[in-house]
Amino acid sequence: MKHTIKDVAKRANVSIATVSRILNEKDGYSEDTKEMVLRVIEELGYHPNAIARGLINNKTHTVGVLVPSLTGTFATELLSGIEQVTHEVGSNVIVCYTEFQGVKTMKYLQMLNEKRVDGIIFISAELTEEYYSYVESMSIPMVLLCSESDKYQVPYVRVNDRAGGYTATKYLIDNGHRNIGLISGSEDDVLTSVQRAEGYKAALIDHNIAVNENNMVFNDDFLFEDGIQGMKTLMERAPDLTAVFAASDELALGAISVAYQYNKRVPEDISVIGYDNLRLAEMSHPPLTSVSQPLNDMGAKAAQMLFEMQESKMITPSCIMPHQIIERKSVHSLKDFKKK
Amino acid sequence: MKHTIKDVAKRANVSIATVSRILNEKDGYSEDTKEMVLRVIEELGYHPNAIARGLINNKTHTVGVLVPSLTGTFATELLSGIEQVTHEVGSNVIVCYTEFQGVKTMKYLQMLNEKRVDGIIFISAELTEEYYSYVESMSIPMVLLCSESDKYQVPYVRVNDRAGGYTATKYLIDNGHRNIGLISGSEDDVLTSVQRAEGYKAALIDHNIAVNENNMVFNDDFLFEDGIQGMKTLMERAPDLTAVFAASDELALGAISVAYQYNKRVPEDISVIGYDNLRLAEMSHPPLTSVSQPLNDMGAKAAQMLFEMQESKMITPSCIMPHQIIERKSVHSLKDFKKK
DNA sequence: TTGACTTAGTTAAACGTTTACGTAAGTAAT
DNA sequence: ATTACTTACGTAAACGTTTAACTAAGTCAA
Repeated sequence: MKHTIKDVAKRANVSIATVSRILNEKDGYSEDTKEMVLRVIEELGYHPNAIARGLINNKTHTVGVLVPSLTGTFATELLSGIEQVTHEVGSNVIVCYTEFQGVKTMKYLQMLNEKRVDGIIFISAELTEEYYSYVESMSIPMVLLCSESDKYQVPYVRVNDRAGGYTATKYLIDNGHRNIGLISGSEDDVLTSVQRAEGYKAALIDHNIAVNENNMVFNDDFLFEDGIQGMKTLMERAPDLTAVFAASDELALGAISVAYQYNKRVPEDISVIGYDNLRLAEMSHPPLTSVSQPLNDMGAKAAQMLFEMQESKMITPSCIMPHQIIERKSVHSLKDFKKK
Repeated sequence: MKHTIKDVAKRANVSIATVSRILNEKDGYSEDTKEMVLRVIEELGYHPNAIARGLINNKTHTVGVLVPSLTGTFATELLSGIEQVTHEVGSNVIVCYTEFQGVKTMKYLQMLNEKRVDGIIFISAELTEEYYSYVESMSIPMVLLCSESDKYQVPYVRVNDRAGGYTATKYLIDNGHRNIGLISGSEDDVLTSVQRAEGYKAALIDHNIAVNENNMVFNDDFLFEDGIQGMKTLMERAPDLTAVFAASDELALGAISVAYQYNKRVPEDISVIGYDNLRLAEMSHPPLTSVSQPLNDMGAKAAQMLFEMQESKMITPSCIMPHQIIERKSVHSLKDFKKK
């Protein structure tokens, strides 16, 4: 039931070379034979074997994406952006859930190597020496998504998290808040969590507000549970906060839920701004004001860069995507009219 | 920099056949040569070319997963279940976001065909004649996930949505509610939306509550926006409801948000139960009581079945996964003590 | 009429594996 | 000493393509 190029050739009374050329739109055949061959292909329902093609062309039209365990929407949006442009150029994506584990990551890299993927996208993970040199030895392009590396010359696409943190905090300040808390992810996560915190501090300083360590809390991760923990300690340590910048939407929702527990109304008693603008931001109560990362576009961009590098064999410049505040109902203005 | 089996053979002073046999753990070589070859492999950093292997073995260790555009968490959980067991058996998954489009789906099927994947998982989509016969002609196993087909003998894994709807509704009844609304997805979605509604009706009838069409609303989809729409019309048509069964968590959150708009407290004035038990259920305010589908397990099961079928060449029995109510805070009991 | 080009093909090697088959050396039994 | 088996390999075909190199026929100009 499965036909090969030979079957087509035999049935059309030509050589397999001719069939191949027709398939690949090279020249060396008449209109007539082309039509004939095409008809036979149609009749047989023949589809070329991508494996055989891959073997000889050294190109598999497949890219690998390494995804650590991210919260649902986040990963899906990035992935669907990647998948979309990958599909447009006629390739496919192999997903690998690394769960932040180094061993798993290396195992996946090996599989991707054996499968001879044309490129690799690393999502949101630190590029270790081990990973880098392995991919380097595969000599295929890679790009980092929601991450970056200063050690290695690997192009990345992300938003400027420091700037994002700054914008979020400034937004709160512009709304009249001066007593602003911070809930962020891990203090070890220099790439993201710490960056956002830096932006927070910078905004305070630029507006002559003292940075108070008591108002800042770091957690294990960016998750809801962390938000709960974080907000609890914040409520103890700094009960007179009027606003908090949560470095992820999940953190923000966690914070809001403990605010309720402490009988504080959001946003009347305490304002909360999130980060990521995931789908759940609009579904929360109150709807969450959040710093939006264009995740879908970022995924798409990363894929584009990958294919660009395949073409050009050169390193594509990195890309900082714009962020944006999506105003909803979780921030209360302490002024009659906003500044600016 | 990229070595082949020939390089290994040459360097170890054996034939490629021997290397191959060692790699595949067949016999026909001495302990000594094995050690030698293994050492050379290590030295060269050789990894077998899966493409070449695929060509001759007619097995690619790759499965395709067709995902319609599902809300983030839903898709991610299924996918990660699938990916996990796929990885365990040494295969990879190619994801295809079909966005519910027939043309795109067919295009993907062709790509998967050309890439000679070993199996296909269809998520949550109706299996049309076209899809079915195409995959049939590829003669590889397929399984349906969160879906089923009565036309074709294709194994599936899903929960019994009718039963799920029944359980949810019964839960409300057991909590003393008799005036219960329904917000579901599309009326055309016979596989899921309608099933849950049927379960709802059955539970009412079994408890001697009249089914009232006014208390039921169908929407375009299972999304937040649909929940808002649905709840609005429900509030108009049936203002004296004390509880509503929303056929998805997003619908439930939409419903809750309009409840707030109408100044109804949840759950004191109106109880809401959701379906899916996505991550956002625990993060909502109030935390959402929901019918849980073991999505991760379902994905894993589907993948297991796929590999089982590859082995056995037979059709594996379908699998109905258990559902379960996860009690949180969005349902209020109207009785002093619960029945049962 | 010849030579130079062009057109429309064919043949066969190559891609990197696996594996059926062949074989030479060693061992065991008679 | 011969036969029969076993062990430890090597040889070469095969998987389904692409493509470089070749060829035969036709066209055109001088």
